[in-house]
Amino acid sequence: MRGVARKYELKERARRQDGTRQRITAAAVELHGTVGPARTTISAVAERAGVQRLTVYRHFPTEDDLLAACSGHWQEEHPAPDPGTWMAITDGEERARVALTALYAYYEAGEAMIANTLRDVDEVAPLGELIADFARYLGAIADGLAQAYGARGRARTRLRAAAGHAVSFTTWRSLVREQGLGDRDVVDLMVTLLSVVGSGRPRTS
Amino acid sequence: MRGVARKYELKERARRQDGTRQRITAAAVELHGTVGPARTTISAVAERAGVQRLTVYRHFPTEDDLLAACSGHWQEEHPAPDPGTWMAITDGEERARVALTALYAYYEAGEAMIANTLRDVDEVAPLGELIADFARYLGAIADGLAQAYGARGRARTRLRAAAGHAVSFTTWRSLVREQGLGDRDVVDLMVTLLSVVGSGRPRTS
DNA sequence: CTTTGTGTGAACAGTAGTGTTCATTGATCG
DNA sequence: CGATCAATGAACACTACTGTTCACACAAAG
Repeated sequence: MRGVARKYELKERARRQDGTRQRITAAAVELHGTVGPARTTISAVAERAGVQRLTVYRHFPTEDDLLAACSGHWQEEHPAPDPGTWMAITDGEERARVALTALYAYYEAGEAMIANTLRDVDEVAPLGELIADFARYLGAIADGLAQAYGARGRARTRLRAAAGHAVSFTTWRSLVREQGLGDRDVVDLMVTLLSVVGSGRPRTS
Repeated sequence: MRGVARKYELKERARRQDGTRQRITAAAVELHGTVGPARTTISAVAERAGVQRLTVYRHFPTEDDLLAACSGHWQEEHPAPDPGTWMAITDGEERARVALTALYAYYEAGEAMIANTLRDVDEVAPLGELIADFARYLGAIADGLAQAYGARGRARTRLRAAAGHAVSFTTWRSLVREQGLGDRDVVDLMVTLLSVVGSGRPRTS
């Protein structure tokens, strides 16, 4: 009962804690990927993780903390493609083909999570930052694609817009899920679009 | 107190009822267009319409009834373009230009409502039917556009997919809101895409 | 002028989730 | 072995919305 504190360090214990934390994070990621971040309640996360609600609050005081952990967890197992892979390619068409193929494979693997996150972005405020990061990443890729075609002036603007469209998740999703194309077909279609716009011979009114 | 019923017809009274009904419908439409159908509560509708909650339930026993009224109300003041306008045009490129211009103007006018409805479709079950109708309408338009180019075989399949993509709301939204294009630019870009795919000279791998 | 009954306002019970407080447990560290 | 303290489980108060019941007012119809 003396106030004289013993030294006390967590060693083995820390592992269990981490284990619980992992289970909670995994449960949250799973729910985000199925019902979406907006409809993911703390209660549901706790239940799925097999812990009490308070336990979730202890590990993640605010919902932002949980979201950050989820984001990290998910991104670790779903790494986005590295632009370095294709930026070494100088031919525009080939660069676009490689980039889009890699990007679309990433979209396919992470489709549910990306779709839910985009859907709930203005319902769950902190998602905005994640989306903004993602948008910057895509923007850089689009810049890289447009650059390889070397257009100038208005043609460059159009090309950049087409490239932005080609790398967009919604574009991929629309073509695959609504139009029934395969990833390969989508790549062909988008490469076609870029090449035509990039060659400076688009139809104008 | 006798059970012998007098005849009783609503005449002047009916008007007031209709007025209230209209106010409720208008309030619901407004909320659907701002926060979206999923987050639109009966309480909020009642408050905005300046009536009691029960009044809403009286006029619209189930949420489906309210949704149906909203749908009708909105579609009356936002008529979708009539395909007849462009189906008389035989030239594929011109037909596409006219159709897409009309469609994109419709999208611009109804953007908030369409976006919210699409977003909430799997959160509010009865929206599915509306979306399905809309999808059929767009499908018919895409058929009409693809047809004018007269492609065959695989080229036809690709062309139909490109047409489907061109008429999609998400495509328009992505290009205008994310890529910063104007409606005119989007029409140009999509007409370009259709023409290239329709000419049977797309890049393939 | 009286009757009618629709539509209204208010209140109630029920569901689902949030965020916090409190005492207990039990493995770990000394 | 025994003390420690992080983590747990249970309970509480609160908010927001739903859907239903009740009595009443009041304009229209007869």
